[in-house]
Amino acid sequence: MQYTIAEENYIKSVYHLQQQSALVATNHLAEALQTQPASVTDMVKKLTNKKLVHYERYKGVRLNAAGKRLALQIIRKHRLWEYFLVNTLEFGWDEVHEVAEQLEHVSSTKLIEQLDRFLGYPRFDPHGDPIPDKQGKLAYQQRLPLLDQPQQKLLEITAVGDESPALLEMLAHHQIQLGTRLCILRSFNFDGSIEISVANQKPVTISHHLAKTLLVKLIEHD
Amino acid sequence: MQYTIAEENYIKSVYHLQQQSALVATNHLAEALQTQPASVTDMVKKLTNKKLVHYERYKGVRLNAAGKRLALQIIRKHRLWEYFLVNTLEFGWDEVHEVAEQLEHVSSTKLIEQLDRFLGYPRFDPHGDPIPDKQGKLAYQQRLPLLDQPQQKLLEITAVGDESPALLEMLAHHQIQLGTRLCILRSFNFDGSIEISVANQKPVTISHHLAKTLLVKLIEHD
DNA sequence: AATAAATTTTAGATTTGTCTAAATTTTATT
DNA sequence: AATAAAATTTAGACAAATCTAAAATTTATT
Repeated sequence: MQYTIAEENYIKSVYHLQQQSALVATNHLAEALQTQPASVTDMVKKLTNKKLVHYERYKGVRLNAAGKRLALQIIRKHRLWEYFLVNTLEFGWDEVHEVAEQLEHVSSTKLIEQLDRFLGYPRFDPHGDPIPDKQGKLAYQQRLPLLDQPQQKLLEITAVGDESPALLEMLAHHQIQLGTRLCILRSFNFDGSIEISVANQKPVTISHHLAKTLLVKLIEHD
Repeated sequence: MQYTIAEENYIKSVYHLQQQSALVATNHLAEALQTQPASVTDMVKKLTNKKLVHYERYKGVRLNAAGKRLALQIIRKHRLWEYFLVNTLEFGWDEVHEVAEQLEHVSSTKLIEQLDRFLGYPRFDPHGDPIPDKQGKLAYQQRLPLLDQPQQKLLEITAVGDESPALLEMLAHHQIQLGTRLCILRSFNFDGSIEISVANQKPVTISHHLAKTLLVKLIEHD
């Protein structure tokens, strides 16, 4: 069976909203999809008939196994295309989302498998989000806010908390990318900023806001 | 302004059918788009309101300048994606059409320009059809049926008349591709087959049908 | 030129996804 | 526990793209 673009977008939104609350509220979906609550109710009923979600009137909606499988397929396509746009077509981070939103609805198993192969089976997209594999499996890696990490430990940037051009500009300025290693030297109580050393270079100070947006993993020392 | 997928498909079909007859009949469009004549009449009226076609009741439809521009943009996208699928993702010829039909409707100027650049600004798609450039200009090259060509002249395959897996298999067998050079040695009246020498190798005989399907240009001898 | 055949259009319906406004149910507040 | 507020659903409508059946127009044939 094939699903419409609208249906795919609903399934994807339910998946994302489910990460925060097991049951997704009609208003939350409407907000995420930029539509009216009444439209959400209608569509949720259709998705129920198609056996993709479990739904109880006035309670909320959640994906069933088939819905989860579909959501992961769509997310796989979205993130593979984002990786392609950034790494092959040299898009900036901040330019990929809208285009990937369209590409994710192109339906061809061979297309996605060949794209995956061409890209070298990447496991994380340009924002550090995991790319589901063919079976829907997600690679795991820590994504802890840099802000909360201990000093003097070796850390590596694994993901970023938003996709704005402003953040991209900021990171380019500090020469920080996914995979960049750094360590926290000290933190300042005055404004919550922290001093870090990027790739063992001379120390720089970054704002509380930036340190909250960058996500890292702890690297074991040898 | 943005157009719907249905609108784009109509514009593309009108463009192709116009190559054969200046005015496109409702029934021809319906046939090409696998839909009912009544649906065509409805849509043609919409396209008239949107100032993409010129239309007279009971007479037929043709693209105006804006329609032609749009058609060439869509065809550009279609053929660039076909080139990508074959040359980058290693699709077979015969597998690309359906996927390109979907990809051609993805709307992003940057996407197409970067794709074009990545592919090295190809001027012909995998079937030998010209890829319109950014301005909608088409490169020209001869596409004469191999069947009708004089003997002993150096010829080069420029295009193929269909996209079937059967033809692809046939060409692989004879080691013929776009760009392959050959020359006609003689022709047989019995069944209309011809004897050719591919890339100066030992002669082979090909059927009338195949010789009609392959399109060539004449190479000037030095 | 009259009539039959083919083509095309119109009229009215259907499906998908959306909307607004009103009604219902749940949750929060006094 | 009663009532107000918030959330959700229902009812009825609309636009896009399609359909079938009937009417109109053009083209072909006798």
